[in-house]
Amino acid sequence: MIGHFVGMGFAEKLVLKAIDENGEGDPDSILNLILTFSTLEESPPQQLSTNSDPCSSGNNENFLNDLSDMDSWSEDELEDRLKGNDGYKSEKHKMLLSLAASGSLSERERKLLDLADMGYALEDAELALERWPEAPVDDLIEIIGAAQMAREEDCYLPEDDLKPKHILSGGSKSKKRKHFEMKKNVIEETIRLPNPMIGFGVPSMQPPERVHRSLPLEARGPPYFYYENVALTPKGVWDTISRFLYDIEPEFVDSKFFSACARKRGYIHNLPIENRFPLVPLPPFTIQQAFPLSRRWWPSWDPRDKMNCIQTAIASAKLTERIRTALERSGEGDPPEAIQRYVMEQCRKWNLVWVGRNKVAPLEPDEVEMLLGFPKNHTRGGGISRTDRYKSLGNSFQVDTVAYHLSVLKDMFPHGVNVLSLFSGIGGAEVALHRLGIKLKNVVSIEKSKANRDIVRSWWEQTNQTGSLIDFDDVTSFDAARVEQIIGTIGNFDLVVGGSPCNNLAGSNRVSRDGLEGKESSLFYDYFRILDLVKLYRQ
DNA sequence: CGTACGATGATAAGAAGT
DNA sequence: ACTTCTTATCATCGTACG
Repeated sequence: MIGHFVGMGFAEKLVLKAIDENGEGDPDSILNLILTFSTLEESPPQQLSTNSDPCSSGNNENFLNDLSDMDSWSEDELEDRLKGNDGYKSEKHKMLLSLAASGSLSERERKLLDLADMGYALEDAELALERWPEAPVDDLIEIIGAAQMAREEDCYLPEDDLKPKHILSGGSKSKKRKHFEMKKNVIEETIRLPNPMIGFGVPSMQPPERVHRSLPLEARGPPYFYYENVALTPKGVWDTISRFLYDIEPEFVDSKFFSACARKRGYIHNLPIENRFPLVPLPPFTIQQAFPLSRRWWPSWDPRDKMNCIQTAIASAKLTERIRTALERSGEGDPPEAIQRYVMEQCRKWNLVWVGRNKVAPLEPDEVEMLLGFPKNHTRGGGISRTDRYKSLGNSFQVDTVAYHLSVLKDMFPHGVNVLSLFSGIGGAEVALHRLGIKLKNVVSIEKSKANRDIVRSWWEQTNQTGSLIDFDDVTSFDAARVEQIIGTIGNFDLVVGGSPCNNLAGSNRVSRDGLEGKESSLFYDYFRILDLVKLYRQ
């Protein structure tokens, strides 16, 4: 087992430590431990304070607990290691050094290296450079220093009831932690969502200021990868995800810029972002275009022109009935403002459309298919229940959005692609590639639900694919041997695509919104693990 | 299949302070 | 006029139980 993990590129010391702590039983938890340790090892001190906020509860705490549990490193030893001035250097730092040796360093990389040599965290340096690309190194040092001080103050402030009097005397009753910001020059301590949420650009709007990005060498394709999850997660989740996926900045996009329904999602990928093109035909862009028949019943006081995010459950009949009777009681003409507010609140919450006088209703499954960019009846029949159709659709990609991002592959792979699709669901990525006219050579699809696998299989056969579709049901048991065997059979993967479970991250979950360490959402680590294996066994 | 079940975080607007 | 703090509004790839 030691050989197995060392073969994956981990230091033997880390492997031994992880096995020691975990026991020899479960390879997956051992891997998780190793990953935790190696993440820590690669984190200079500044990065620790950037990403692991000791004030917040949640997954980041685990990293810190692990830190304090590490009895084999004395505190001094640990401090020395993390300080970065006794020979320890991060991978990225080493990479910059080797670039410098070969004389091929850009202006930006030169500054980064200078800062790294002085012991600053590369992440902080990059953040500062991001905002002030033109700033000389001296200024950057000031910026980073100021940001660190602000953060430390922020981080180590005790809870309100323990706060020193002079802070409480400000009259602040808020339980919220004070958010320190430098005047005007804000350095974000966590990933922030763009407003408008258009990522690196959408077809229907002016592109944002910055349209170029450079990826770290170890992140560059092939293989290309595309990862997706909900944008509005508990705090720190996207920081963790990004840290595992080569520190690539997530692209947050709302599908309301592609279709008639909103869908706020974050995407991390290493695809080029130039020369994207949208799917044709373009989908309906407003509620009115998508549901022309509803126009007749749409009251003037309902201002919506986009549906909200499509979820996995729909409104009850009781609710639509309550709305109907409330409206009928108020007679002809516009209802009182209080009724309007109630109806609008429910319509937004449950994504209702007008289907008759005073009548609202949830979307039909085929309407959801259309809004999400799937062919009509994609999920229909084959033994799937109506409820399960809603569930599968609610868990899927918005095809037009994903296709826009994947469109750059068309010119790069004129002869087609081999795709590894994790958490495939009803095949959003496959449908997107197919509709883009990108030939699918072989698709390896891993999906837990049999009903979903059947849907993809049936779509595959109906669309006259020439390649082969291979499916598996469990990501956790998709191990190195299997990756090696499949690559040996069908050749390298060109694209690894998938969105890991969101149910422990999503806002609508009342019961188990446990964050990235939740039962299902922690399967993200398997996405990372398998992506790593695909790179490792690349021929 | 129907019907219960809140919490978190982003954002904007307003209030209060400088 | 500008900053900082407070309050209100809104959206949200869901789960459990019968």
